[in-house]
This record gives sequence, C-alpha cells and structure tokens, in this order.
Amino acid sequence: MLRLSKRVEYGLVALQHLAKRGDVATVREISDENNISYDLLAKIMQDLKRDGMIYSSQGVRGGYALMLAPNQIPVTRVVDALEDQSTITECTSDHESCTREGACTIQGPMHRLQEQVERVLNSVTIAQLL
Amino acid sequence: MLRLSKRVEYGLVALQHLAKRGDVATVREISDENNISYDLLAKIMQDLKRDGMIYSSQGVRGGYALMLAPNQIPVTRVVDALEDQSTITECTSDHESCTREGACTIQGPMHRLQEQVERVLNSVTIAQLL
DNA sequence: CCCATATCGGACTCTTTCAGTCCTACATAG
DNA sequence: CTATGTAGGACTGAAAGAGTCCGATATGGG
Repeated sequence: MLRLSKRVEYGLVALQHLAKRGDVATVREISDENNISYDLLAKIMQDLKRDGMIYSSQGVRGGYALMLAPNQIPVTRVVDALEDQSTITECTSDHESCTREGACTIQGPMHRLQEQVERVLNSVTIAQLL
Repeated sequence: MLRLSKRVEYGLVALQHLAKRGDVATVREISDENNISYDLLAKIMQDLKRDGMIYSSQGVRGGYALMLAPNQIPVTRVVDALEDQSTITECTSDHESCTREGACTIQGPMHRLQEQVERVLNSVTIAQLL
C-alpha cells in the first residue's frame, strides 16, 4: 500500500527526539512524550541500536543516544533497519523471487522506479526533521 | 512496508498489455499470458474502468481497451484507482487522522516526503513500460 | 550489598489487510 | 438462443502489523 510502517514512523519520531535532545534519553521518556506504546518502541530502539545509528547504556541513568550526526542518517537507513521488505515490488528485491514465473514484463521499469524512490528517501535525513 | 500491492502490479501489467496490443483484449487473454489469477484481474479491470482510463464492451467480441494514450496514464493514477490508502503515512492523508493524538512532530517533513514520492510516481507513465 | 531503573529479547495475541476463490447476474454478437 | 464476455457481491485463508506480557540482565546510587 506504499505506506511506511508504524515501526518506521515511530523510529523517525524517536530519532528526531534524540537529535533535539542531544543527550541520552530513555524509552519511557520518548514513548510518553510522543504517545507511543512503550513496549513497541523498546523493540524498535533495539533494532536501531543493532544497526549502529544509536548506542545504549543499561541501568540507572541509562538510555539511548545518537551515534551519528542527524544529517548522516537518511530515512532509507531507518527503513532498512526496521522493515524486512523495503522494495516497491518482489521483482525489485534481491532475496525474493517474482511469483509470476517466467517473464515479468515490468521488471525493468520497476527497477528504475525503485531507484528513484530510494533516491528520494536518501535525500531526507533526520536533520530535516528538526 | 513501502510496497506496491499486487493489485497495482497486476494493473500495470494489464495496462502495459493493452498498450502493446492497441486493441480490445479480454481478461482471459491478459491473465493467461501473464500468469495472473483470472478472477482477481477481472476485479482490477473493473476498478480501472471505473476510473475512466479504460473502457469495456460486454458480450461476444468484448473486452477492455485504453481510453487514453499510454503517456497520459501516470503510475500515480493507477495506484489511486486500485489502492485505498496511497499515502506514505496516516498524517499525510486527508481522510485519515493521526492516531497519536496531539502533536505529530513529523507531520511537516512527511508531507514534503510525500510530495516527492508522488512526483516520482507521476513522472512514470504506461508509455515507459513498453 | 540492594534496589530502583534501564535495556534486552523471546513468545504470544489480536486485528486488519491482502490475495485469491466462488457464484450469480447481466449484456451482446452471431 | 447460446457462446462469450463483463459486473459485482460474498466469502475464505494466509500473512503481516501492531501491540502486549513476562522474565532476564546490567548498573549506578544509597
């Protein structure tokens, strides 16, 4: 449906929050201030950390903070970190294969479309969300 | 998940088929040649007709054909005709409202993103699929 | 040393959406 | 009047999405 998942939406909000803060912030703080489910956001933060764009410190006074400058984090990266499938169609994916066996007659054009969409998502970074 | 639905994918294939043919084609013909479920494609064609980009004639020797030149049918139009939600997020939609009550802190930037994605989808037409 | 405060991460449920099927009605050329 | 088409409602099954629950682990401060 050509829609970003809630996971990505929440991820972007959280990263924006961290960027504005410039310091460590807890999941609780972010989820409260933005009306996001705590448990759900907790998972998302873990995924973002796994990607390496943020780091975490556990225990009292712990939380998450950015590892990179906001303008170094394009939306594409957030999407890739939080969604399994990030391609416009099956046939523009590497690890998937086109269901309609044989000649997919739109594969070429779809690849070009895919590239352009990626270019757009790449041109916007967390810095643009501030 | 930022993916076009099968409905749109099949719709594009069907329109490409009609464009290449330049004449009336039946659902059966299109579905057979492209490995698409007949029943499913039949519904899609009805939706495309309702939009006005193709016309139909019933009965023997009937079928579907383009109403517009291929370069007059942008992908956007196909998406709009075949998908309920065609926006990147809830908050960039007109008839939906942001679930997270109160201040959605990314609404502005998301609108700008939405515009750019639409521009891309608008720049590609059925003519480019040939 | 403890305990409150954090992240970590598996498992699970509920709801919605998507893809696809089935069946009946209607139109029309030959 | 019948073959061959589209028109369209209702339904099913599978998959993805969003959100919940619970226990484990780490850690700074009293």
